[in-house]
Amino acid sequence: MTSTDHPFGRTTTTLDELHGCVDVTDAKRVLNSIGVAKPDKAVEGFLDQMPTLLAWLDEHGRDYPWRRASDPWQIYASEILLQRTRSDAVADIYPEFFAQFPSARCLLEADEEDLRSIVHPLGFVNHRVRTLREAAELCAEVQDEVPADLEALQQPWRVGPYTARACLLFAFDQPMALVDTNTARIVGRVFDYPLPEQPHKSTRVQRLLDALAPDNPALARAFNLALLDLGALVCTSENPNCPACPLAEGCEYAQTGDV
DNA sequence: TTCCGGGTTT
DNA sequence: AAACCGGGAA
Repeated sequence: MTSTDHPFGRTTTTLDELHGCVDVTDAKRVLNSIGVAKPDKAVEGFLDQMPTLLAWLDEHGRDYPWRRASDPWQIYASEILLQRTRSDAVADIYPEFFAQFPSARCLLEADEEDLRSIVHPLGFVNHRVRTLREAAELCAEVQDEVPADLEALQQPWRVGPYTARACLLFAFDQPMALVDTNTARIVGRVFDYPLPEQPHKSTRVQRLLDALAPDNPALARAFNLALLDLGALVCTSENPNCPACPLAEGCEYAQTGDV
């Protein structure tokens, strides 16, 4: 639980420590296989910037309530709410949602219309209600426990790789990388990596980020949150604010001005 | 692999 | 009106 005492995990580290918990070799291999120029220099440069990235999180990271949650069900449910939706919209309904449905059992016993109306502002209402209720049934069958295992989570719980991994990372302190449009866009720009149409389904992007994510629970938490927030606040899809970016020094996009 | 789902924000 | 967003289904 120590890594969740601070919502951002651990935001201080050293280059030495990072070299011991980042799979530099595999990251270079992935970049090499896709034809990125100077993969060695690119990965070392990224590693050099990682302490700065984590320090940036400490100063600018967003303090959302789900980042302070420790209950696995609440973390799982939050991730369902966050799928394809802006975080601020989730923050708006978060207090009411968990006042009404603090546990899987409460959600099951609640009136479905209440659930629908609370989730309504987020969109994807049918999908979210179905997912939450079916997962809540599974959860209630086993004393409100959420499985701490990727395979056990994905198909049965009606979530994909992103949400399953987010549960393991944020609820069970298992170090791993999250691939969404934000994290993919960042590595795409930093490494001048030509992203596929649906980056979140690319095994190569997943492998690259997995290699780069520190193999340490508190650092992995900070690493992922830093990329998520950087993608939302600085490295935005439109008009990125490169001068304010902690990764700019080692970033192809920031250096060349465009991709 | 492609297609679609659904609100809100811009 | 168009952009924004993961995952299941076609």
